[in-house]
Amino acid sequence: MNGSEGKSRQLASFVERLRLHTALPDAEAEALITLPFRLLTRDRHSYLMRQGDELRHCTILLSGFVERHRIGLNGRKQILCFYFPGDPLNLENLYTMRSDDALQALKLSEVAIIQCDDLLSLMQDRPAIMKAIVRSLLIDASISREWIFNVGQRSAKTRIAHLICELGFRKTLQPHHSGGVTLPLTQVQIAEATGLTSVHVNRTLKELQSEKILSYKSGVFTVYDIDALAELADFSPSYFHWFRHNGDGVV
Amino acid sequence: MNGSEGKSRQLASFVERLRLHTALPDAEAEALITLPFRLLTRDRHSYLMRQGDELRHCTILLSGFVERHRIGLNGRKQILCFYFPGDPLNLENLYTMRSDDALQALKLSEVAIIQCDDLLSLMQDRPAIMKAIVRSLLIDASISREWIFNVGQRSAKTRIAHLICELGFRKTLQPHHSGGVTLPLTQVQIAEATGLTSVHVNRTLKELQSEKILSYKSGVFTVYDIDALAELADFSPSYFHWFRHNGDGVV
DNA sequence: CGAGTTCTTGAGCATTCTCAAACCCTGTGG
DNA sequence: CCACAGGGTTTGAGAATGCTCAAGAACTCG
Repeated sequence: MNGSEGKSRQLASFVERLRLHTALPDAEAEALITLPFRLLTRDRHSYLMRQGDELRHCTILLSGFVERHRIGLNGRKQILCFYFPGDPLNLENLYTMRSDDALQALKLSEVAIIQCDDLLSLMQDRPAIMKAIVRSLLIDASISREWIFNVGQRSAKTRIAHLICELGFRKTLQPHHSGGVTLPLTQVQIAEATGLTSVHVNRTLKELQSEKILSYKSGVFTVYDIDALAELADFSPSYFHWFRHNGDGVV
Repeated sequence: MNGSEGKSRQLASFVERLRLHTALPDAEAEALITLPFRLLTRDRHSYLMRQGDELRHCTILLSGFVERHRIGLNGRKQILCFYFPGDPLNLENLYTMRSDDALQALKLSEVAIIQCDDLLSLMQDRPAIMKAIVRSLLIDASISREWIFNVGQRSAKTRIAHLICELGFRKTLQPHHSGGVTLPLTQVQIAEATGLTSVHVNRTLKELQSEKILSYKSGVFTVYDIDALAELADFSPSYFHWFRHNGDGVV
């Protein structure tokens, strides 16, 4: 627990993230940015939360990359969600619920730990903040439903393409984003997120490569033909409910 | 649009539903029950919301049974959620977001239409109500994630068993519930919810019957061996985050 | 009784999985 | 700087789960 008191404006990325879907006056933004928090750094593979934990705080991802997953009694693992910097990781702990899922860092990540009560009282006092947080929850739910659709209805190739589109699109909207989609994902993780086997992911990725749509090399995707990918992926980013769309492209 | 002004205490089922997961003082409960609403009755198969709609109100299911689904560009349909009486159907419209999903009645259903602003101001004024609504959203999200897991990781038999367990369990917690799980579901709908083919659902159901675990006859499930079913289904109801569990049984 | 669902069954097929082994990176320690 | 360890990727062969298509039977509702 290598914590340190946060004083700087590192929560700005959180506000940026909320402003993708909800208008926030500067006063509200400032109130969020100046929330007291504790900074925590976690290595790749380390857990931020485990199944069954009952955390007493909320967590905002400041840098890095995090997955949410659930492992069943059968031992099978399903990745349920990925988080980018600025995303709140565990709003479910606003009201301390026992967690069904685990949160695990996919690379070196920094998070801000904030007190639930601090955030809750902001929500209670300022309607715009309640709106932003509630919409955040609603959008996460919409993304979850898209994942249900993805694993339930799409073929392996479409499914993988859709995942890449989603992550690429979200990455594109990060502050300081510069072209080129780099995602620290192994094929095993793609498999766990799509409900496929890593063997089959490998073969499908290979197919996409031979079709000159993208290439994959140790976590780095290079998308040659974004339109073909989005078309194939059945991807339309409306389910994010964001203001800033760059049309259908992911770059 | 056969509306009528609601005066009675029909929203009591909504409060009951919230109280499954969040303690609500009587004052708050009363405030919710006396919300003004408009009553609407919809036939089987009719839509309460369509993909792309932007509803300006929130809806509580009072009686009947409703599904949420999404149909992709490819024309494939995935059921994403089922709703029982007392469940709020479209909290995402609290802040009027364009819908990605459709809501469709599976049998004759009554809903209460309430004004978003009425509910929002209750949330703003009364922390317990904000808590109840937010927890409701969080629990729906948890259920969605269980569905991702279900469709992504479980075999056909387990998947179907899990769905039956979930619905049976939720039905059990309905007020005025009397033994015997009756769900107005066709095999096609089970297929659409589990990401399987109706043909395959039929064969799998048949298997479950021959194993003396349950029987299915025009929408009526009779569960012979609930323990075997829950065991097979990999089902544990913790993801509902409800106070009242009847252990592991579904009855 | 008739029309429209819904269910059932068969046969053949496709997609995806399992198992197993080899290969190839990348970072680490000697 | 090399060797090794360990994770990650690639390949093959065979098997299984679940799909498609198609048609007939059985309900249900008006």
